[in-house]
Amino acid sequence: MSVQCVDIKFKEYDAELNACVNQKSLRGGQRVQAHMIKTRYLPHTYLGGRLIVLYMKCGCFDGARMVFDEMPERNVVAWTAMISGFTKSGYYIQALHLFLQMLRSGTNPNEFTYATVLTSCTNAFEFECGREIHSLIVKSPFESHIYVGSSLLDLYAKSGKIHEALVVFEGLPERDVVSCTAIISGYAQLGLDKEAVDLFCKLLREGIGFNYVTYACVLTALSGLAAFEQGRQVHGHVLRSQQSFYVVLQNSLIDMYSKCGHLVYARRIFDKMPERTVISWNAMLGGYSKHGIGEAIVDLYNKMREENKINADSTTLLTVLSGCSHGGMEHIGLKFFDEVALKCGVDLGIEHYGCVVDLLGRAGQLERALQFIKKMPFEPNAAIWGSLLGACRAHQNFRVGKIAGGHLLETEPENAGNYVMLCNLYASDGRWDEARKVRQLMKEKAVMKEPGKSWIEFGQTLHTFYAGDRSHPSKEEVLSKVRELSDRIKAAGYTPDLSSVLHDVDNEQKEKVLLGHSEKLALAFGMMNISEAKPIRIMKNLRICVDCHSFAKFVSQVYSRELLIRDKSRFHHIVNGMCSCRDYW
DNA sequence: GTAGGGTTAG
Repeated sequence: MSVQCVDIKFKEYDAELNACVNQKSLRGGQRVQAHMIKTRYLPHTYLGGRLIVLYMKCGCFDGARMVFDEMPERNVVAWTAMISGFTKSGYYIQALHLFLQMLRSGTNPNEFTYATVLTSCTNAFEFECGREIHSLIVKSPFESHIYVGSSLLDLYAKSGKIHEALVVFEGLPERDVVSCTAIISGYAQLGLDKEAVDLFCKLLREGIGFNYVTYACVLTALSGLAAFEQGRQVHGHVLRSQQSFYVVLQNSLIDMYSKCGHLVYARRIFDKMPERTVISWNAMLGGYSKHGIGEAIVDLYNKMREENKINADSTTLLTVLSGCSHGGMEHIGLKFFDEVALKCGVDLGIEHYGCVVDLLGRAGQLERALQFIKKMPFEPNAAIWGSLLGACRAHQNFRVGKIAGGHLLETEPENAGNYVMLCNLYASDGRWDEARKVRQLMKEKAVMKEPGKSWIEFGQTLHTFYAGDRSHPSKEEVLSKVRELSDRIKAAGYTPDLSSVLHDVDNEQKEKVLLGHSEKLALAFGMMNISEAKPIRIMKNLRICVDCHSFAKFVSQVYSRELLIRDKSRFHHIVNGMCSCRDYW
């Protein structure tokens, strides 16, 4: 056979295989492969690479492996196609093993290999391995390659090393939409929402053209901040720039509006969606759950079942369960667990069982909750014991409370909040000796809790207050407004709940500490600045304390103001002295 | 030929 003949055949095979890859036609590819074998056309390294891509794309790992094993010589493309195939299908560890074999075989990785293998490290949480690969990359010229760099900065960001991610980002000779999105997403995923939004704004001013992934990331960050005005502006950008993958963006928008306390906007988007994914349903259900609107959750879940297009996943089940709990529908939630969640074939995690403990706790069935914990197929964690202890305090059950508290302090001895909860349980029954012992234990073992922080949107800006704050420009006016509110609501029956104060000081000092709580500062600021016709919307990083909750209820009643307070786990919608949480959170 | 970033829950 002449050289020319081989060339013509090669071109034909190449074109046919290329078409098969584009159409994802495994059968077509296998026909070409069979023909190549029949005509004894020696498998060319190049065509072998194409076949591997095709097999991998169709999820046929054995086929890809066979081609790979039978190749007379394996070049970097063949290795990379194999590694990439495993990575794209979620088999990260296999991808990493193959990469090691590649190094041992003496084949040098290229920028394609490094980009994909770093993704595998990130997704497999093999951050140390990623760091070692980074040191290999440093010796090659690929560190400043934009694909390798994006993958590398993503690895650092996802392992919590945002500073190192930033060093990689700033070392890139050029920036594009993916590298910029990776760093924004890095901030957002670490909860550094403000930093994510600031960087987004800066890059936007620099003229980077963003796409749907970037907008989804920044909307997540804005959800965290509950920055409604900015969220609305981003929504405008999204509409004007006619982004593709609009479902993903609509999902993010539903979440953003829900978490900003604007459920009506969220539902409007949901209702108009031409197509929905399970995330769309979960986001909308999550909105109702956080707002404690139990009936809406059940209605929406039923609608999802009736449409019969999308199956519930483990998040759906979790959201419905926690929604029933937040929405005061304990019995419906428990029935849902037994009749739906356990039977629908979806794998349940410890969080689902945690919701059941919460539901039983709210229903006052504490002995039953304890038995449930003993029988569940998971080792109980701090969240489970904490939930039970909280319920014991609300229902004044000391027997179960003591058991839950003991386990809680064993599981999570560093969390000061746990000691406070147990201490309060003892104090509410006048068991001062036991309360004092717990307090002593806390001094020895617990670390300082995260400082309380509340914020409120006014004039397109987020105004942030910390507990005992001295940093806000109008701190004096705000503090004197808090005192004014306190005096006025005391006349209507409010008494400060001094048990919420950790410090060992006299009652007068305790009251002073309470008046400095961040949510009271934010509330006073809202009362000073937000027009009476509008509800006051406040965000808090921790759970709202008992005293601030009661304070807010009295303010809503005495001043006829509608308040919407979002704490770490839910919304408290307070109108005329009543809260949507029914005083259980 | 082979490559990088994403949305819900906890």
